[in-house]
Amino acid sequence: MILAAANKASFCPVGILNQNFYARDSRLVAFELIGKVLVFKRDGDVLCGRVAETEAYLGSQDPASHAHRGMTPRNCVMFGPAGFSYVYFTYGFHHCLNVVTESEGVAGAVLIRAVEPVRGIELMMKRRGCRDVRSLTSGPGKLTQAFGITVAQSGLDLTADDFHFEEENHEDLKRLGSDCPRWLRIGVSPRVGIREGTKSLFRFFLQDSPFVSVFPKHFREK
DNA sequence: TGAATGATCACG
DNA sequence: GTGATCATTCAT
Repeated sequence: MILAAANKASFCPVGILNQNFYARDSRLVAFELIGKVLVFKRDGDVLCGRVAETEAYLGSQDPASHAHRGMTPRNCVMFGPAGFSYVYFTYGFHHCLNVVTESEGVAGAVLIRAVEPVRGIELMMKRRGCRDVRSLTSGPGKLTQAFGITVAQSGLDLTADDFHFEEENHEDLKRLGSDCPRWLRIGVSPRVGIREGTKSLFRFFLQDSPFVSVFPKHFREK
């Protein structure tokens, strides 16, 4: 299933995405986050990546969600107000970055699974111990390692100047040598890395992008 | 395909 | 407290 979406702003006119953007259905937020730019500033370093892959997670009705069995100490941020970060540690190795969605009291989040490195690539390479740009941030654990994001960044306001998502600026991207399509081709597929809830098409990704994590074989085109 | 590695949560 | 289970990554 392939959908096309206008690259121009449809909800937030310009700049940093605000709480109203996130306080909606997780699937809609996950879809619209594709193509937006993740910005994380710390210690004078500015890291940017264009979102290439997301997954939506719901509440009690979603067996794959951390919030499936109600509120716990770990997932309580998912029940809070939208537009805050939810970072968790998993498999003893990796951190995963989420954005809280839905209205306050309703659990929901969008997992950021992959971005296209846009700015701060040298620092990302240093942290990842890897020179291949395509491997820097093409996975939820990879991108948090490249950006230096850990559970210390959980529960933060994602409308802040130093940690947010924003509309992509075509002129900035062009100056940095990144591709700037007028239209985004967005693919939809089941979520990956989960045991249940695999029938739901809650994964969204930039079609034809070399910066996505994986491409489910049964959904591969051609 | 499996190993690495540690937090979390449902048990009782 | 205990043990199964991970919204993963990398090397084999």
